[in-house]
Amino acid sequence: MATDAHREFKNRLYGQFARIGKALSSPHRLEMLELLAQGERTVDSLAEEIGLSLANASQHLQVLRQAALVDTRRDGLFVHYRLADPGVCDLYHAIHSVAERRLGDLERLVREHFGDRAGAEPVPMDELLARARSGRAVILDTRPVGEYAAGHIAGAISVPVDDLQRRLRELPRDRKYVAYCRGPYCVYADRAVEILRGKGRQARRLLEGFPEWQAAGLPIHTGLERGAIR
Amino acid sequence: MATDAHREFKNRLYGQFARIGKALSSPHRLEMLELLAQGERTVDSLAEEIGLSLANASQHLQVLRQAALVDTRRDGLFVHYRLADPGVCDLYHAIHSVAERRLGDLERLVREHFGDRAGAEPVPMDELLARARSGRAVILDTRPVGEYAAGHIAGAISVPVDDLQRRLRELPRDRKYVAYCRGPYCVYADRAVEILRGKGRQARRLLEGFPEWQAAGLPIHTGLERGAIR
DNA sequence: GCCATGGTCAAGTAATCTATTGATTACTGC
DNA sequence: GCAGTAATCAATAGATTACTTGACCATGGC
Repeated sequence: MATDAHREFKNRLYGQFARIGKALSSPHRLEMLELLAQGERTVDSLAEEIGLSLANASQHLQVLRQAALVDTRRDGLFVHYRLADPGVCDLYHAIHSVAERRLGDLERLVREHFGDRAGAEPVPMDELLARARSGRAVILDTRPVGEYAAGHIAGAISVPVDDLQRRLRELPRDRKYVAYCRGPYCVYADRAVEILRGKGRQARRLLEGFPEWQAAGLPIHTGLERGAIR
Repeated sequence: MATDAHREFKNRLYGQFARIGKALSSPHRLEMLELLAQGERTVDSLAEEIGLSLANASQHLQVLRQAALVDTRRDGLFVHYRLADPGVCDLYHAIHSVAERRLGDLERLVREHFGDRAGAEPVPMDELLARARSGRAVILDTRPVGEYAAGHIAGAISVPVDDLQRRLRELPRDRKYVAYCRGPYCVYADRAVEILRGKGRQARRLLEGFPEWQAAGLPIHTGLERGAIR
């Protein structure tokens, strides 16, 4: 019967799409994707940062791999995982955007945790680009240095938030600072702004994070040396 | 401990995003979203088309509603479900696009079912827009008439694929036809093209479907009368 | 009021998913 | 080859999810 064959096809078709949906259905896996959006990482480092056992992290990563969202590369003892496709970032942002607009619980949660963030006047990406080009702002990458090395906003300097306190002398008082981190829900940049303001600097955070900057096609650099912005 | 509070926040945060992922993790729910992208529908009509029991369909719809992907409206005896936000379409397309690029199984499945579709030279959206504006093509909406009424490509006429055979006399031989349907994986337009070509008409299908046209911001109309394209 | 219809709720079972544990594989350096 | 580390595999118990059934609620027509 033709209709049965057709049903069967649809079941398989939507089954394929559901593979991707299933991969996105676990909080831990979503957190992994966000970390991988900063650059490739080993199983061990993901497990530790998220607070999972090694075996558990490995299994989650394999779910992601079977959904073709991530890829691997072996280097000696280490297996490095990375996002398989820029489209995975789009997917991630599509979820963010629906969640932000439609989930009241999310808004409430963020408000409770961050307080009224609008008071700190976050800088949107296009404004930062303009300010950086004209040399009117120093851009601080507050993520761990490994993530900076894997890719950062062109012209940014690496000041992991944990090092900020003791590296303050490198940051003159007469400049304006914009700190960024992993994304809008990451606290590193907020903490950095707090510290900087406490020490008399003018500082604001980037509204978004590195993955959004990259996805927007704005200038980035890789490696540890500071790349100039253009 | 601050780190514990922070972990707790992250768990809740990603838990919120995972609500959306969970909603996308079932083939049946994805099929529902695709149908809802054509326009609002009742529980019963969704259940019947997908082949689910009424109770089961209702429960799936509630998962979608709790993830804030759909909304409802009651009209007398009927409860109409609709997509809650255009962002849901984006989300859907993001899944499609990753799946198309990365899932070999999907490609294989589609190839087996549709054969080599490239031979039928599907028309991309921008080309159809140009051809329609200059009057060089008749656009046929091959979906059920209810979906046409809920929204269709401006200038298209409604010819549900099941009615096509007996309405052929309405379609003069000296025109060129472009048929479209629910999306790239829907067979209605393919069937229509087959029938039309079998009866000596020049016909091609639109590569995408109505939701993609709408998401692209191209001109649409609602209602049963034929709206002119501009 | 009663009935018919569309839809939801509640309970139960089968299937699936998650996280843990301990064993095993893959590779490096000696 | 052996020891040590990174990661995966295999087996399991506990939690979640999917679907069915039958009861229940909401609305409109009589």
